[in-house]
Amino acid sequence: MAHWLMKSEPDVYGIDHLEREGTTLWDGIRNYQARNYMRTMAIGDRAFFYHSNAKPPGIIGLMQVVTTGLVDPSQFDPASKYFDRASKPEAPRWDCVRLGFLERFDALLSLEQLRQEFSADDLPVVRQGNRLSILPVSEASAQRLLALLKPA
DNA sequence: GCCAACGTTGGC
DNA sequence: GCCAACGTTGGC
Repeated sequence: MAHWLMKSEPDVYGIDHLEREGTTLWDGIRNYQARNYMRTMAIGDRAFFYHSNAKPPGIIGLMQVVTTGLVDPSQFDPASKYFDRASKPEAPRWDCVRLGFLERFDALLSLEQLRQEFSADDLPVVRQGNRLSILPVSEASAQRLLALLKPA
């Protein structure tokens, strides 16, 4: 079971939305590297929910991969901001996964705290200017994160 | 294939 | 609003 970090803006889709809905299609990914990471996800993988463009930004919850290898429907929807006219139904360019809510942590682990605890090598999200919305988290870093988020 | 221009993400 | 980082596009 691998661990990931996935960003979303709470004003657009935050942990509150996911807790209410139970599961969600993680659509709208339009970056090849992020897409390729999604393609390597397996059912049961866990993902830290990171609130980006928030005050403050940081990790707020935990999710589980429920379904993999789904075609992202928004690429074919002209009304969607994620519409991609170059993508054809017979050869979809973008795909996505379905994620399920696991838990919301008692306190947000802020980016500032993450920078105190981790180097950019251990947790790339702390690197200045990191724009990738999906990042792998090493097993060692995942365990340290869980220890910080769920003190005994 | 190179590179300049441009666009997007996201912290501050 | 500014800026760092970096991906994408298009001319050549």
